[in-house]
Formats: sequence, structure tokens, C-alpha cells
Amino acid sequence: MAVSIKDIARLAGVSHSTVSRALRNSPLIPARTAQRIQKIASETGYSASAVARSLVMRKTHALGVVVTSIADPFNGEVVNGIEEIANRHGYSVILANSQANPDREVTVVRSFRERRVDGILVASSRVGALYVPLLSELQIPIVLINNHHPSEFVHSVTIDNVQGAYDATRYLIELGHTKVAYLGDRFGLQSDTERFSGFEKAMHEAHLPVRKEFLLRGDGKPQGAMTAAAELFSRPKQPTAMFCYNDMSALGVLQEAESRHISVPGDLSLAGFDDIFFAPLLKPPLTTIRQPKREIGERAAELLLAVLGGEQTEKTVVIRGELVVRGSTARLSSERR
Amino acid sequence: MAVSIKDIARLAGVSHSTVSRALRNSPLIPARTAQRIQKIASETGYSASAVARSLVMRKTHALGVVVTSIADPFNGEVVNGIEEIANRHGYSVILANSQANPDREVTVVRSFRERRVDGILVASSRVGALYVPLLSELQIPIVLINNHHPSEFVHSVTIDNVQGAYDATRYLIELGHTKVAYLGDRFGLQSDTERFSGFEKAMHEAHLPVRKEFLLRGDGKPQGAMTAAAELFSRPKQPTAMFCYNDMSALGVLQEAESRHISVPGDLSLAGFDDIFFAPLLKPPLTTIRQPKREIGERAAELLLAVLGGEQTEKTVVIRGELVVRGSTARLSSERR
DNA sequence: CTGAAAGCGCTTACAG
DNA sequence: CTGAAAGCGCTTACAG
Repeated sequence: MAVSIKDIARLAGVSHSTVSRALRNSPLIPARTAQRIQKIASETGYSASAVARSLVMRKTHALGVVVTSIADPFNGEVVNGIEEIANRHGYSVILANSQANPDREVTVVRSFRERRVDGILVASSRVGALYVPLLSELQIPIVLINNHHPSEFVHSVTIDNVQGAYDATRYLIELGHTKVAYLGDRFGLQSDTERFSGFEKAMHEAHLPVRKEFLLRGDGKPQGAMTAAAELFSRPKQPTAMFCYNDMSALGVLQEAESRHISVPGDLSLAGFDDIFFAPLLKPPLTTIRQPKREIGERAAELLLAVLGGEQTEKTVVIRGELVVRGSTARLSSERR
Repeated sequence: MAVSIKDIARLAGVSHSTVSRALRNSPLIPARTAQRIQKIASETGYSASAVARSLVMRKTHALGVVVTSIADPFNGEVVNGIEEIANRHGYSVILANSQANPDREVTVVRSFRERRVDGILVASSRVGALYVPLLSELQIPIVLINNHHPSEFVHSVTIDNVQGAYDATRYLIELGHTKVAYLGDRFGLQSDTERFSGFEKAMHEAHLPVRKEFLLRGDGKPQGAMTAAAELFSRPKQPTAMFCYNDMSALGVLQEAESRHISVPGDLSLAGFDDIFFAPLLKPPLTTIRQPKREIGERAAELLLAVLGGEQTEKTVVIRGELVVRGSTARLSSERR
């Protein structure tokens, strides 16, 4: 059995109350006594029980983090940021994958609740809407990442989707493109709606039409985008540029274009969103809106910790993305105008 | 305050012992009473405290998982596998990044210990050797992933590095290559040593020389490989094929080759190890040894759970990788023999 | 079947 | 400064 405070008390010839105080450096205990007790503790290999402490303190110093999949490199970086901040403040991270599966989400939330986590971070944009009612009744502070549904216990940190999409589209327009397609997501995500509205805004501002035949829907992954692109490419009217909901989708378009000998950016300028780590490694390297993933995780954890500390905080933190221009976009050649 | 067993006892007019039994479906309690109590529990939104239960049961149903970085997609998939199995068995995963930083490792282990995790999984090959003494004195069962240092409390699950490297090298030789380079890692990792020995074995078997000038050292990441490749490429003698310690390194070689107009696979056949998710997306797609990452995570978690369940298990599970042939390798053209 | 009691390993108000 | 006591929310052996 692990050595407890009582064992140390016996060895030191004091009460366990005194041991507890000495170990926590209570000002009540004179330095010499404290040192003596601490020495015994370290000699016996004592390790305080966080579970006993949690029970009496009613605070676990644990944060629950839900992601759709931790294998997604995007989430990995966000969680990295979260973990960094949590660690720095003495909090542990309990990780759970929801797999975008509603049953799993319920299980996960129930488990977090039983474990009495002090706060919850949700980094899975697929599910925010579902979570809110479930989470709200928990009375546990929550920070949603890239998904805002503000309510009393729910805060959020998100990328500025409208601005990012606007910046990307605007850039394509500045390159001379007028026939610009938008490849979105079919799951009705808030981020898709917002990115589309940024796209629309840029088009409207430039007095360019948003043509229905240039509005496509993928699934946020290469496969869905390939299918959507294949359908577009087989039609007579073609855009000269395309803004994709995310990089994974742009990747699918790139593969489909390649197999059809459609040159990017020669025939089609392509821009994505996220700047996942292989975006610069693609052929051609992908122009995209960079989300500072790690920073997003850090800010989310900081916000949650601030809320836990009883600080007055803002409900929502919006972080601006950055347009990263690479080789997948080019000026529209004059003969193609 | 959250409702406790006592509150329910009061509402049901029974003792809290009875409530506890009813909630755990003890056979001592008649079905009707149990149902009545359970109904009250659910109406009041009762959630059992895992921390109180952990204290009395001396079991937290929590597993500590250490990774160098969760942002590494390789680790992400492994952790995904771990989490899946843990979840299925009612265990939670406490995640910690070590950042390959010894101080962090000590902190992480201490924190896992204080939290009284039931077992620990270490998925960071960089540090296994350091961990073992630290971990062994914990008396907590441990499973090391891709890093074996067996001892009483330490088990491991690893890819078969020797076999994988042998398979890859053998394949290059079968393509007619005789001048085959090995690009390893400079940190003295066990996996590097093993992969090198698989490479050597294949070369020896084919009676081919392992030339010193074709032995390079990177850092496991694209950057280090680029530097090493740059140096090789600037020398007069060139290999016609190269086996890289991992895909990240192969990626660096690919980039360096491209910038020097060295064709892959025309001038140089290139093979990696891992099959990280963008390997098939590279130009050309990378030939590599696939590690079943998710399965590795699952097997590791299963092994740990078996140990926790007191089962008699094997100390080490070795999983075989699979050669995946793609476009980065080609038969040596006859005029280059 | 059911309750009172003890105990898991701590923290801290209270009394000295 | 220090200890005895109570309590955090549970589980379960013991006695009825």
C-alpha cells in the first residue's frame, strides 16, 4: 500500500493534521518541523493522493476535453495548446473522442461529470449544437472551440470564419478571377455557414454573381470533395477559381483535378482554410487561411481557467486567421478573362 | 451542490447504505425498492462521484497516457486506439505531453502518480530508457509503445522494426538497386538501431556492401533529413536508392531532391517507414512500411487492461508492419547498373 | 432485507 | 504551534 499521511505522522511522532500542514507549507508550522516532516515524506516515497484531496477540496484540477477524433492533426494541435496551459497551471487533461457519435457524446459527458472535472473544453465543431443543452445542465463551465452557442456556462473561442473566407475570396478576385466557386460542407456546420457568408460578402462587394452551379458540397474530407469536384468538372461551365471550406476538401479537389489533367493553378486557382500541416507540402503548395491551432487551444484553456478562477471574462474570443499565399493560386491569364 | 447519496436516502426514507446498494444493483435489494430509489436518483439528476468511489475502491479507472506530442499525427492515431479500448472498458484517459523534455516527464509521472492512475501507457519512443527506472518504482503497471525495456511492471507493444526495415530494403534490392543508402536518426533511438539492423541484414543477405558514405543521420523530421540529404547530394558518389528511418525524413529527402532536380524515383528510389497519412499524398506517393497505428494503440491498451485484470500476459507484443509499394520506388534502369 | 459503523486519505475550523 | 474532531461522498463487513 502507498504510504499515507498517517504513516508519516507515526514516524514523525506528530498528528496527521500536523503532517498535512507541514506538507502544504502552512505558516502555522515552524520551518524546522516542516522540514523534518518533509524529509520523512520524501524518504518514504510519499505521494499525496489527489483523489482524497479532490474529495475534500471539491475541486479535481482536471479538465475534460472532447474531440471528434484526436487522430485529426488539427485537433491534435489544439489539444497540444490546451495541454500546455493546463499543465502550466497544475491541471490534468482527461481526453475523450466523441467520434461525432451522439451516443458517445452522452457517455463522455456523463463520465466527465462523474469524474467531477472542473471544466470542459469541446473541440469538435460537428456537435456543438447538440452539446449545449446537455452541457448546460451540468453547471460545469464549458468552452466551445470553433463553435459558439453562448449561454450562462458556455464560453467560446473561434476563428473568424467570415473574415477568413472573405480574405481568401477577396484575394482570388484580386487575381482577376470572376468565376469563383465555393465548395462547402454538407453537414450544416456553423463554420460552413459563416465561411460561405464571407465568400458571398467578397463576391457582392466586387459585384460578382454567386452562381448556383458553382456552389458545391463536400463532407469536409478529401473523398467528399473529390466527388463534388468530379461532378463539377464533367459539366460544361467551369470556374477559374475555387475557395474550399477546408484544406482537406481542397486536397480532394486537387487530386480530382490532377487525374483529369486540369492544371492547378493554370486552369483553376484553389484556396483552402485551416493550413493543416501538409498544406505547404502539396503539389502545388496550397494557398489557405491559417488557423493558429495551438494558440486557439491555449486561448480556450486560458479562458476556461479564468472562468474557473471566478474572473470576469468575455463570453467569446474571436481569433483572426491569416491568408497564406502559396502556389495553388495564380493571376487569371488575360486570354481567359 | 451536487446531490449525494444522502440526499436520495432522505427523499426515499432509507439509509444511505441502502441507496448505495440500490444504485449498484446489489442483489440484496429487492427490485421494487431498487427501482424506486433509482427513479429518485434520476429525477434529482444524481451523478455518482467517481472521486469518492475511487477513494474507497482504491481504483480510479483512469489510465495515464504520455506522448511526446499529441500534435504528431502518428501519436494521434495511437492514442485514438488507446482511447477506444479504454472507453469500451469504462476507463478514462489522462493525457500528457512530455515534449521529449526530461523535466516534463518527471512532472507528468508525478502527476499520474498523485492521481492514482491504475496504469500508464507511454507512446514516446524518445524517452523509454529514461522512464523505466522512474516508472518502475511506481509499482504501477506500464505499457511502453514502440520501445521495449521489459521489467517487472513494464510491458511493451512494438512494431517489428527489424523485419520492416528488412522488407523495405529487400524490396529496393529486388528492384535492382545495389547502392542503397540508409538515412537514420541521430538520437540513438532503439527503433533506429533496429531498423538499421534490418537494413544491414537485407544488404548482407544480398552480398551488397553497406558503405559508410551512404549512411546518413537526420533527426526524424523533414528538416534534419534535408540537411543530411543536401550533404549527400553535393558529393560525387550517389546511391540509386534510399531507405529512410521514417516518413518524415523521407519527406525531407524528397523536398531536397526536388529542389536539386533529382528525380524520384528516376534518379533515386525512396522508401520510408510509418505510412503517416500524407505518405500517399506526396508527389510521388511514398513507398513505406505501414505501422498499424490504431491497432498498436488498441493492443497496448488491451495488454494494460489485461495486466490490471490480473491476467497472465506476455511481456511484449510485436506487431508486423506491411510494405506498401507506391510511386517513389522504381526498378533500376539497365543503363544505370 | 436494512441500518449503523468504520474507513478510504485528506483538509481545516475549533479549542487549547 | 498542535491535536482531536468533523467531514468530503462513497462502499461494505457486521449485526440484526
